[in-house]
Amino acid sequence: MVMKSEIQVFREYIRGRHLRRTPEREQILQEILEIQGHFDVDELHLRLRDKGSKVSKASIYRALPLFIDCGLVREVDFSDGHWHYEHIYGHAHHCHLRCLGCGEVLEFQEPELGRLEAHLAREYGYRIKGHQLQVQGLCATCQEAE
Amino acid sequence: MVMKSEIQVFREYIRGRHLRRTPEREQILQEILEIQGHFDVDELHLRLRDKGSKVSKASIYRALPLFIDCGLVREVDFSDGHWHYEHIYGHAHHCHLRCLGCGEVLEFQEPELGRLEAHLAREYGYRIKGHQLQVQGLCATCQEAE
DNA sequence: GTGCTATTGAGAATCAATTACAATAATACC
DNA sequence: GGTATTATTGTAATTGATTCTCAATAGCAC
Ligand SMILES: [Mn+2]
Ligand SMILES: [Mn+2]
Ligand SMILES: [Zn+2]
Ligand SMILES: [Zn+2]
Repeated sequence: MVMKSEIQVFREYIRGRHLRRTPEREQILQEILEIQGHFDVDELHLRLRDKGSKVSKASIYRALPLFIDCGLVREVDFSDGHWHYEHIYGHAHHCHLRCLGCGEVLEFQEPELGRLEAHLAREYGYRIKGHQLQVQGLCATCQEAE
Repeated sequence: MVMKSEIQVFREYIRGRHLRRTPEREQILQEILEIQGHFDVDELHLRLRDKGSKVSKASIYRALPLFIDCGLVREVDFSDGHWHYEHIYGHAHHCHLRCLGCGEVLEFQEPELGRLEAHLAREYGYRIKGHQLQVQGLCATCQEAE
C-alpha cells in the first residue's frame, strides 16, 4: 500500500477539522519538506523569505502545531533556548546524539526503548504516548580541541 | 569512605575558583537540600521568601549554574516553557515518566542506557557526557478521565 | 455572489532568563 | 584590626522566543 503524500495528509487533516487551506500554510509545509535535517523557526522564516515568500513568523508559529498534530513534524529539544523541529512523516523514529562542542547532531535507533515503554506501561499503569532520548558528548574533533 | 556533605562540596568548589562564600548562596543551597523532588526557580524563590529570606531571583538564577557545575543539582527538562531542577548529589541517575494529563512525574532506572552510551562512544568516536530520557503518557486516573 | 468566520500580518504583550549598574561585602594582604 | 581589591548583591532594564490582539482579508458552504 502506497503512503499518502504529506500534502495529502495535511489537506485531509485541514478538511476534517473545518480549517482552511491557505497558500501560507502550504508554502510553509513545502519548505519544510525541502529541508533535510533539523530546523528552527528563524531558519524556516529566512528560507521562505529568500524564496520571495511574505509569510510572517506568526503564521509559522501558528502552522507548526498543525503539522505536529497531523504527524508530519515533531519538536526536537536541544535544550538551547528554543525549539527545533524535524520532518518525521515516513521517517523511522530515532534519537539524537549531540556534540556539546560544535553542535553536530547524529541520529541513531534504539530498539530497546520499545520494550522499555511496554515495561513502564505494565509497571505503572500508564498509557505511553512517546519518549525522547538525547545523548550529549564530544565528537572526535572537539575532543582534540580541548 | 564517607561522602562529603553538599555544603562541603560547595565550599570547596567556591574556594577552588576564588569565588566567594555568601549567605545568599548558602541559603539557596540549604533550601534546595530541603526540597524533595523537582523544583523550579519560582518555587524556590517563594520558599525562601516564606522563610523570611530576602534573596532575589537574580541571585537564584546566578547560583544555580554553580550548583550544577559542582555536581549538586541538575536541570530537568519537562518541555513546559521553563527549567526545572533537582538535587542529585548522592542520588542514583534516573529517568522520568510524566503524565501529560496531571503532570505527575515518576522516576525509574534504565541500566541499558549505560551500555548504549558505551556503544555510541565506540561507534561514533564520541566521549559521552550524559543523556536524558523522558517518557510521556497518561496515568491510570487520567486515562479514565479521557 | 453572500455570509460566516478562520486566517493573516503587524505590532504589542508575555514571560523566563540575562544583564547593567551602583552599592555592598567577602577575601587577601598588611 | 585595617585597607585594597573585586566578587556579589538587588533593582530595574533588557533580551529573545513565543503568544496574543486586532483590524483587514479571504476560504468555503450555501
Ligand atoms: Mn532527527
Ligand atoms: Mn527526578
Ligand atoms: Zn564536535
Ligand atoms: Zn495523570
